[in-house]
Amino acid sequence: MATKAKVKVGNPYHQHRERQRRRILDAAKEIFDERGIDRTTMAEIMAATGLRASTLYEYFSKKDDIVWAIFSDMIEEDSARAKIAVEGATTGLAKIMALLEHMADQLSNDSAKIRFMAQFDAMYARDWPVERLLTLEGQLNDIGFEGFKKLIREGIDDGSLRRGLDPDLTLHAVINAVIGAQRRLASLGTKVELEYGQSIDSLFKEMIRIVEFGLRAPAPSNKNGPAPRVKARKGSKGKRTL
Amino acid sequence: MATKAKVKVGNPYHQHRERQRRRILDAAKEIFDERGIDRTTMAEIMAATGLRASTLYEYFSKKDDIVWAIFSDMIEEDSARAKIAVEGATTGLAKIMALLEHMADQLSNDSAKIRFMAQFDAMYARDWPVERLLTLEGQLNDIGFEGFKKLIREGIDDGSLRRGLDPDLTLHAVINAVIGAQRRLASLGTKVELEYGQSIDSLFKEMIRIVEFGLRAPAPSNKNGPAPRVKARKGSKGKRTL
DNA sequence: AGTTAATTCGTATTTACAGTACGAAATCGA
DNA sequence: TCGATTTCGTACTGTAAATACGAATTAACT
Repeated sequence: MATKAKVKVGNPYHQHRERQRRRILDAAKEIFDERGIDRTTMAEIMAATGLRASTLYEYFSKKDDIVWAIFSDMIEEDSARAKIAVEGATTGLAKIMALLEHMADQLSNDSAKIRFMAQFDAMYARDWPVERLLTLEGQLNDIGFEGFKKLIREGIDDGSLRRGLDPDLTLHAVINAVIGAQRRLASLGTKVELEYGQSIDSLFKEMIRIVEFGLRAPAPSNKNGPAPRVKARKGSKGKRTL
Repeated sequence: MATKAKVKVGNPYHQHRERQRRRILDAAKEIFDERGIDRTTMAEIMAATGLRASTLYEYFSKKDDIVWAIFSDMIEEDSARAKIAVEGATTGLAKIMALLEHMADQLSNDSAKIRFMAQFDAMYARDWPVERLLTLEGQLNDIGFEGFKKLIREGIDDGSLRRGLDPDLTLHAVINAVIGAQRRLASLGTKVELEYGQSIDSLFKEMIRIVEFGLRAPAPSNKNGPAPRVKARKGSKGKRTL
């Protein structure tokens, strides 16, 4: 750790440093995807960037730092996109569906990123500070969980969403499931297609469709009628068997 | 030594070897879960088993071999259970739901296993021979994919399942999604609960419920109010016979 | 008992990789 | 040009994987 010193933002040197940092991150990202995070050696990253060990370590003092940096960048980058994707929609169901569509897009067009996330989750989740957990979900902060839940409540009231949904539970359950499915498909990649004869894209979209049907209220035809007001079955909080 | 069994050629020694193998595998499994597969060192496994490196390497010539052995064992062990779980049910929907319930059980009672699978997927998926891909899904071989699909088709015909489902697509989409969700929940573990205030169990079950609603045919035109809430819990008798 | 075969121990060694140290050389801005 | 900054080259430390092999131990069989 020679002189990390004070390099003021906007300085020529600082700019250069930023570019180098990006080069390293980009190269690493690619190698991680090809060989797997854990099997990637620093030597490979050095070769790919043309930097010497000593130089590389000026930027990242350990391999994990590179991994975390890539992860952070991805989160940030995605945050904006997710918000935009959801912006148009107005109802609760529509917003959720917009988000899911967005995730389908990611899966098709940015599968490397999803693969990375899958690896990251499995390997680093245990080290997470709890605040990071939300990842994609946390990215909705603009709309916010609360906003989302409110929309679900409205959706239930206006009859577009099934009665008996617990907004809190539903929201997390759906998003978690979809992220899980997305990452699994990305990880298994081509193998799924070979084995199932189904494209990743259509598998994911089918799942989305099923979820939509699962959330949507049964029949629009049905005019009110008190209909069993099913008490949202509160999740058995805190009482699990693990 | 309880069972001396038939004294066959090389048997006594072989038995001992088997026991040792298990000891190693069990110890490794535990450490993998505590520290993560990639961060676990051979030295730790040696300490836990009380074996020397030279001895350990007599059994597994590299760390990856241990990982693969654990994976294979799990698959095999689970195979039987999954089949049993599904046996009772008769209809397509019921069988699917039985399978999903089974997975909920796994998640509650065998979360370490699921966590391991999650890590394995993310880290080793790239090395899989394609035949291994199916894992859980392949375990249904007794019923068979084909059998499953047939049941779905029947379900559609007799009106218990939504029209317009493509059996092939639906089956894979659902199972894949549920596995993905299951593994994600297992990986994130307690953090989910802290952050969301929802138990893993209820999140997973809620997802299952949504899937069920997504697959089920819309409530029959009778005016009984929307979608009777049927829990697929036990035998899901009566109501949706088909 | 004693012989034999399988197993384990001890210990030493090789290889690979992570990460550090530091001065010389190159680069850049002024 | 000077001075700040980055990179290079190289040599070094430390840790862990994996192998080698003879000695010691244990179990099985007469």
